[in-house]
Amino acid sequence: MLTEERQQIILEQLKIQNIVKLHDLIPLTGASESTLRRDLQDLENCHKLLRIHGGAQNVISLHEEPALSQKAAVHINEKKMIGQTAANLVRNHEVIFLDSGTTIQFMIPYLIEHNDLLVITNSVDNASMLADYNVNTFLPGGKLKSSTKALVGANIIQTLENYHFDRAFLGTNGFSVEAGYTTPDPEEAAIKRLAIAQSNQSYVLSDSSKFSQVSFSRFATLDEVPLITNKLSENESIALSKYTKITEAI
Amino acid sequence: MLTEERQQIILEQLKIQNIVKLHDLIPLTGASESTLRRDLQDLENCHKLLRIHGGAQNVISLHEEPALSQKAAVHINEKKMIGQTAANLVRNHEVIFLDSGTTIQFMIPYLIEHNDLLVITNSVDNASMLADYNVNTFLPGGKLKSSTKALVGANIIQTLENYHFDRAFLGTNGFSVEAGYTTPDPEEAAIKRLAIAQSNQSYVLSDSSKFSQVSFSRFATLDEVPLITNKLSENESIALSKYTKITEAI
DNA sequence: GATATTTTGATTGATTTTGACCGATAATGG
DNA sequence: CCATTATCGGTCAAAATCAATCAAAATATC
Repeated sequence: MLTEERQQIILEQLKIQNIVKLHDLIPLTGASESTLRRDLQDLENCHKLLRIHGGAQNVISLHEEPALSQKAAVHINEKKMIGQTAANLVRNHEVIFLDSGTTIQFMIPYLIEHNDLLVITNSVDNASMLADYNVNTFLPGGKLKSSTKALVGANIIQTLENYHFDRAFLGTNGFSVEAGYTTPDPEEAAIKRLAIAQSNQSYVLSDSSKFSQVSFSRFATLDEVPLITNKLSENESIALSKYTKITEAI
Repeated sequence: MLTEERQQIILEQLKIQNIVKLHDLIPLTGASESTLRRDLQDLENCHKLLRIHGGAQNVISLHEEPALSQKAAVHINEKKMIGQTAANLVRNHEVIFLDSGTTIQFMIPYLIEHNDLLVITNSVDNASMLADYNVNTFLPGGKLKSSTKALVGANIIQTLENYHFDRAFLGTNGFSVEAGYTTPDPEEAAIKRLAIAQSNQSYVLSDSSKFSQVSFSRFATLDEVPLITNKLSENESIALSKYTKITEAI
C-alpha cells in the first residue's frame, strides 16, 4: 500500500469517527506502528489532523473542511446555496470585492465557473482559499485583525478609495428592518461601507439565523443593499417583504 | 504497444482508482518499469497526473497539495531550531519583515517571547499564523501568487519602498558559494532584494538541504546577507567558512 | 538500403520508505 | 504517592523505489 493511500484511509476514518486510535489503524492499513506514526506526523504538519496521545483527532478548521466545523455545520447547506446563488450573479471578466466571513467563503468554490475574474478581498482566509482555487486575487494592504483575520485600518481604506468594483459581496453579523445590516467592529463596518460605495452593485449574504440580530455598527440599511439569504419563515418574509430585492436561494 | 496507448491505459486506471501503483501497471501494459516511469514523468509534465512514491495520483483534488505538504514535513526539526535561533535575534519593540516560505513560518511560535513587535509579511500563510499567535501584523497590498500564497507585483514593491525594518528574515530555494541565494521567481526575488535594502539587518534562513541548490534569480550573495542554518557537513562547513556570519543552530 | 533519431529495457548507485528496536515520556490504577 | 503499562520520538538497517546512464531495438529520414 502506498503512502498516499494510507493517509487517505486515515483521513476517511477521521471523517467517520471524530477520533481514531493508532492501534486500530494497524489492521486497517496493514502498515507498521512506526509508519503510521510517521503518517500522523505528516498529516499533522499539513494541518489535516491533530495528534493526540494514542491516535489523532479531527482538526476543526475553517479553511479545510467546513463540513466538520460543528458551529458552521448547522447552516452549512444554507450557506452553500447562498454562496452558489451569489456566485451566479457574477459575470466573466468582472472585478469583484469579497468581504471576510464564512458565508462569503462559500462563494469561492463556485467562482471557478467564471473566466478572468479579479477578486479583491480584505480577508486572509478568503485569500488563501482563492489561491487554492487559482482565482486571480489582489489584497489591499492593511493591519491584520487577529480575531477575524481581516485587514482593517486607515491604509486599506486609502487603498480601496482608488479602486472600483463591478460587484461587492459582504457578510454581516446581523440584520433587521430597523437596524439594517450591523457588525461589531466599526473598522470593519467602515470597509464594508466603502466597498459598497466603490461598487456598481453590492449584496449582503447572510443565512436566516442572523435575522433580527443587531450589532454595534450599521454599515448599510436594507434599502441600500439587497440581501441574499434563504429559508425565511413566514413572519420574516412578511417583515422583509417591502425590500423587493431580497433573493432567496433554494 | 504504442506510447499513446500505454499512457491512455494509465489515465483510465487513474480514473477508476484514485491512485495507481507502478508495479500494477507493468502486467497491465506489458512495458518495462523504466518505460512506465518515463510515461508517468511525461504525464506529470502536462499535469495529467501527480507522481507519488510508488506510483501516481489523480490531480483533480483542488485542496490537496501533497507536494507542498511533503516538503513541509521534511527537515521539520532543523527548521524548528533555525526558527528559534532566528527569533532570538529579535529585540522588543522592533519592526521586522518576514518573507514567505515554510522555514520562516517556524519562527512565528517563538516570536511571542517578544513584546510590542510589528511584523510585515508578504505571505498570506504567515499572516494567518501570526494572527493565531496574536502578533501585530501588517500586510502590504499586492497580487496574490497562487502557488506560494505570497504577495508579489509592482504594488507591493511600491509599498515596501516607503517602509523601513529593523530586521528582515528571508527564505531561499537554494544557496551556493558561486550563485549566492537564489529563488525561481524573479518577482519574489525583487521583493527579497527590496526587503534587504530597507532593513538595518537581514538574514537568510535555510536548512542545510538547500546547499548547492541553484535557482533562476539571485537576490543576494553570501557576503551580503548572513545565513542561518544548521547541521552542515564538514565539506559544506569548509566551503562556507569564509562567510563568518553564518550561524549554526544546534 | 544506409544512416540518424527515437524509444526501449537493463543496470547502476542514490534516495526514500519501511519496520524493528530502544530509551524517554506520558497516562493509568492502585 | 509510586509502580505499571502504553505510547512516544529517535535511530538503524533492510527493502523498495527512484533518477540517470547506456546500449540495443525500433522507427524515421534520406
